Amino acid sequence: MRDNRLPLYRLVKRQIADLLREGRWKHGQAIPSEPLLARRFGASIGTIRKAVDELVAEHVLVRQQGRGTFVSSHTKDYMLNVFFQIVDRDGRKELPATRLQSFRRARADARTAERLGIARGDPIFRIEAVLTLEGRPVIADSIRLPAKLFPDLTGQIFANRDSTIYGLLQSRFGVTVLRIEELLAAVAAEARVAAQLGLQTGEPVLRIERISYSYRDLPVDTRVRHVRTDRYRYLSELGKRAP
Amino acid sequence: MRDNRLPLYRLVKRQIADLLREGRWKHGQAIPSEPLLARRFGASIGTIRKAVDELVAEHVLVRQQGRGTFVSSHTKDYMLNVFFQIVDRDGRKELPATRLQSFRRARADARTAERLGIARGDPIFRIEAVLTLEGRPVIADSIRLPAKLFPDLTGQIFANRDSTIYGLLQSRFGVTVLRIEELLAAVAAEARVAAQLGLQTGEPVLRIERISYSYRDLPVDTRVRHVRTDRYRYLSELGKRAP
DNA sequence: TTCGATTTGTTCGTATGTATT
DNA sequence: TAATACATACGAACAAATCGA
Repeated sequence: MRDNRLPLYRLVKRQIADLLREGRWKHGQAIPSEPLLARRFGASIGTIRKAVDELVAEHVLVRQQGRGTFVSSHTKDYMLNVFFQIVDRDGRKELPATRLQSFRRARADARTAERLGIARGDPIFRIEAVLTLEGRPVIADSIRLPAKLFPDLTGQIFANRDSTIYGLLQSRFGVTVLRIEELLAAVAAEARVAAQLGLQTGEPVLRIERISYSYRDLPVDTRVRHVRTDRYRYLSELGKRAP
Repeated sequence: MRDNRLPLYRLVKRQIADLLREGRWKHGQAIPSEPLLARRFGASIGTIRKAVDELVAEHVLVRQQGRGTFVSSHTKDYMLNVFFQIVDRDGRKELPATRLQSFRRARADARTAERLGIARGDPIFRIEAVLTLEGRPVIADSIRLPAKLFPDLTGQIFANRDSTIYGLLQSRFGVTVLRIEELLAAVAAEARVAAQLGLQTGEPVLRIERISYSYRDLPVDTRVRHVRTDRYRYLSELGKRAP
């Protein structure tokens, strides 16, 4: 009798995650109620709840008592709280404004290909942008997206979005970023970055190499980000805050 | 009728956390079994499990099927996985070796006092140390501990410990670090730090300001850490990895 | 405004499986 | 092997929030 070494609630969880990845349930929408899910998956409500609990802990779903359970949306608030770690010296967060510098198609070099899990030479988008906080340039981004995931993305669409980048990728292409890995280093600013950030060449800047992932560890974007940290800091929280 | 606006499982959770903070149950030890806790707190096993679930998610407790539920110990493995974020360029972690440079009593300046939640002039310990990875100096630490929490700590004890710093604070003084906040910036190395790390003055280094917290957000230590990031990186993981 | 239907949140209880000692 | 401990799964009842009639 189902001795697959995988508990039923994990099986249910995986099936829900698969439906989400396939786009059967879209972000912002409510998924079926717990009694309905219980019947659909042939499990008790308690088991459904345990599966959903884990997806909620991973920010994949959001519960609201009395309303339902919803597929997470990358609202600005969500981005600010989960994925944006640049704060002022007192630890306060503020949403940055984006200044798009260039948007063009290109082909993946070996390094980018490896990070995005694609083949060298596969088409990508290369985006350069400067983010400002309180009017000052603080962050210089060099972003690479695998073109395959984002058909007919254009600079127009990118520039005219009214949400964050990840919000755009989710609402227009159904790709949801769930997890990010960043490697940080202190480096001397190269001429181009220095110019973008209004620094002298050689001044220390924080260089961040990011890879973002969607369901099943699918890479979504990789970027190299340079941050001037004279007025701002990178906030890292380790361990877990008690709810 | 207990209509306190606080669910029973939260109440149980808080009571367990209080017992831990008071040192009634010590690290490494097993807490009572779930049926015993259920009787002690007058709740069902399911409710106990929900309370313990949250404490496990916060790394306060660790469950082991067939054995029991234990108070977390700051083993080296635990430290490496949860609180140590310096990795090589491929993302691999290694435990550093410590070279103690100085250990002395001092009084808190305004900045330190604020961070540690004590009064200016209160006694503290000031510790300087260099951490090496693969024999090379990589991290220069300047640590401040509130003396009140750690009576009769000496340089001898500190130097002769056979665990990590947080392991020592836990095993000898019963103080458990649960959560850390770090603010990162890229700065030019000052002469002293440069000498410690074998760099030229002015080379870019990663400066990390840390505050660590125990139960109920009690500050445990604050430190300023400088890291040379030519061979190593700071790893930051945002969002949650699926179990 | 009120009421009822719907949905998630909390709590209880029981039975069985699996790992450890 | 037997006892103990946590893990999984089921079911039931009521509370609290939401929403539309």
